[in-house]
Amino acid sequence: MLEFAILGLLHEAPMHGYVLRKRLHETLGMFRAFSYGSLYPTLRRLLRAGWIVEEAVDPGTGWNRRAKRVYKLTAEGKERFAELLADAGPQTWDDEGFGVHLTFFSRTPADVRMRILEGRRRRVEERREGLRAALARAEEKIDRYTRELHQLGLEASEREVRWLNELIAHEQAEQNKTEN
Amino acid sequence: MLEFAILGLLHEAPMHGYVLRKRLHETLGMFRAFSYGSLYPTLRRLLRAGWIVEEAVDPGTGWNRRAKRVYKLTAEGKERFAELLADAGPQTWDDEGFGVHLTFFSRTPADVRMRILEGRRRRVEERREGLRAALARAEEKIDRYTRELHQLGLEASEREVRWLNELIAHEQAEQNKTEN
DNA sequence: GCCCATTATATCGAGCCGATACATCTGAGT
DNA sequence: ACTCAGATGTATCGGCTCGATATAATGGGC
Repeated sequence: MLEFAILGLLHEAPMHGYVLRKRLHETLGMFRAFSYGSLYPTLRRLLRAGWIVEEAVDPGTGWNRRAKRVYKLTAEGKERFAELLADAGPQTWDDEGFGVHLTFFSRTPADVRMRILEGRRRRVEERREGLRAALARAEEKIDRYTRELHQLGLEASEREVRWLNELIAHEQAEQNKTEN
Repeated sequence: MLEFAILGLLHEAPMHGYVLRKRLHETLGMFRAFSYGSLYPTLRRLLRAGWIVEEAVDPGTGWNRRAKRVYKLTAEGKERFAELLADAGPQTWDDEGFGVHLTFFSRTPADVRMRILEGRRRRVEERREGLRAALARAEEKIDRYTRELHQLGLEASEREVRWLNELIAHEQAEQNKTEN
């Protein structure tokens, strides 16, 4: 997930790890934290894989100074990102994965967009049904707070399904337009 | 989080790890997965700490058979759970922590309940304001999908704040009743 | 010239997940 | 009685991520 986000953000411009993390928080902060404790190890992993390279390392002036690294996307990194964009696996329809993927949705192929939206809809419908069943089953004996929480969750699920239906309808309309 | 949930569930009855995991999915499955990969290591941790003990290990009949373990809460484990119940730290107002804590809300002291609900409200209000700002700032240039996602998130936040306000008002009413 | 917020890199321990492997037990259909 | 699938049950592995923490240089305001 972090790999995906880093590769996506580096399309804009080469960046310091620090700046990357700030951008990460601006664009994805609503779903994910992405601390330094995951960022720097992931950057090293991407370096090893050849998806990114260090550009213009600034050695600085101090005798024991730490390097300031600027990370830049490689051609292979762009390919890798395209690969990840085209993936519509189960991890793209859970809460975090879906949020992150949607951030790069205008860059993902139309058919993949469709599969992700439909997968997400199935997922949210499952949760909705689970919550409905929980609320129906033993309406009396369940804890007041749990019932309230389930009620909130149920309404949120119902709203999201409607929201997804609208997006899907819009996608289909777009697709028909380009076909004609 | 998992430690908290295990200790809470074991109040009902001693259980196999397997059953524990099923109960975990039934009651908390909406927020958390809690796989075996975290369950068994956590159980060993709780054993080491003395919060739980193995009860009635069934050696079975086979020559190379694996033990079936039944885990039981100790007095220290109950104390530990009470301690965790009384905690209203920041981890109790993020998405996962709040959901889990709410499951045991009828067992948590009224003042702690209040602090958690208020903390959660602050947290959701922050998110709401963040999303409002994101939607206001550069209404034109942001990606269509991102805008839709932010819109959904904003509405969900607004609803949750209202939901929290009602719960908080209810808590206050209860508190006044017991005072008189 | 000083101080402090920001910029910047990095590691550590710990929790959790998904996949996988292995073994046993139960019951439904035949 | 037989068999075989599905439920019960324990366990580990590699990998990702978090939060806390340490360390320094930079830049701007006073």
